[in-house]
Amino acid sequence: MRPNKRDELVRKALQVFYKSGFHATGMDKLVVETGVSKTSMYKHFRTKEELILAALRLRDENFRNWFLRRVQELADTPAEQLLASFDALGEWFNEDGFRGCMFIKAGAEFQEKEHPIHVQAAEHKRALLEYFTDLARKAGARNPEALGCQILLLKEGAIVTAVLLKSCDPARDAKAAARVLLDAALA
Amino acid sequence: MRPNKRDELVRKALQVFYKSGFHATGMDKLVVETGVSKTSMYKHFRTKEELILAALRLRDENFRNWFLRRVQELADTPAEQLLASFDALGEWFNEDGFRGCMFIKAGAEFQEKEHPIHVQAAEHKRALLEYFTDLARKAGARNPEALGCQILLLKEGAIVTAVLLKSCDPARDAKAAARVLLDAALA
DNA sequence: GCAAAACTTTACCGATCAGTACACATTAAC
DNA sequence: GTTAATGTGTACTGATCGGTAAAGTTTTGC
Repeated sequence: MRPNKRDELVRKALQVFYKSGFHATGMDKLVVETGVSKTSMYKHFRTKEELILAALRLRDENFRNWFLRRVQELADTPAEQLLASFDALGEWFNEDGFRGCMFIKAGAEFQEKEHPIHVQAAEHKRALLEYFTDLARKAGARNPEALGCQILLLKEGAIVTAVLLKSCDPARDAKAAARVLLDAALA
Repeated sequence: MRPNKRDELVRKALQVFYKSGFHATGMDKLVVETGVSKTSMYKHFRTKEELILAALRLRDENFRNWFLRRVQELADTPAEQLLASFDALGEWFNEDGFRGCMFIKAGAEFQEKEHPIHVQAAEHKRALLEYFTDLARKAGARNPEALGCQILLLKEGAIVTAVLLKSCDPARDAKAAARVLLDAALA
């Protein structure tokens, strides 16, 4: 039960869940995709739910690492970073394999508020809310909690719209909106 | 094969799909819930997909009817109606059975862009985008397409956030953001 | 080298999946 | 009243669901 083997399984499962959904992806399919036997899979993860939770943890780590780093590369000051967030999102939307936000989808497929998967999806969003609120505070916004939440609303809305309406450019419109909100919060 | 019987089946299926999801809801469960036999169910709907599409059509009709009417009740001028949209959303979020947006969930479970269910979910969002754009135009916004899209982003973001983060009040923050954006678009 | 632990495969479990064959019941036409 | 069309319930199909028992193979510690 080498730990790197487990990581490899989680990585592959993440890909398949992201592309095909949670309920629609059976353990048999994952077994075929990973090339491992079913028994081995269940040695590493006691249930499918445990595997999904592990995949979500990895996704949270990957996405936040990428996003925060990318935003830092794109801008220096907190105010500029708030706006640059939407440039980073725009890059993500244009990636080949873009299929929306894994945590929105997880929350949609596991809707009971107490469900561990739903809870973990909520934690991801809460972490991003804190990130935005922190930037808003450092930028000197009058009400950083409100501005942080509004930036989050724009981000989530942009993701959903990027998935469902290919015709418009949500990252651009969201960035323009964020600029207006930011200016108003600093004035 | 009375047509009203079919409507009743769609209505019930809509409830179950909304509460439990699409893949997670089997036809057997729907048969039990509706009290009709499986054969009858498949006389009305040739496949599960056809039933889902019918449920989504009903949901689109119900939601748009309710939303547009409620907004009209809450405000008179187009500008005020844009803002009142978020009061209507807030009422929806506080309803007992609130489980998020059925079309976001449908788009999340059926991700292939050409899939009929995905297409139908996208059409719902497009209709709402047109509604907001229309209001923005009537309100005299400088760039009604951009403002309409931004209002839509706030709405979708508010829905997602209402599902995943119970602690904050997305309808309030979204309305405040919409007011700032509206003022900026009219100035 | 030897034994225990770790890991694997094969074959299977009962439950449920979407969908159907077929016989039985009901209605309507005349 | 008979016939034909329509609707219904029972019982089933093969496939797949999440998960497991048991036996074989490889690795590890000493």
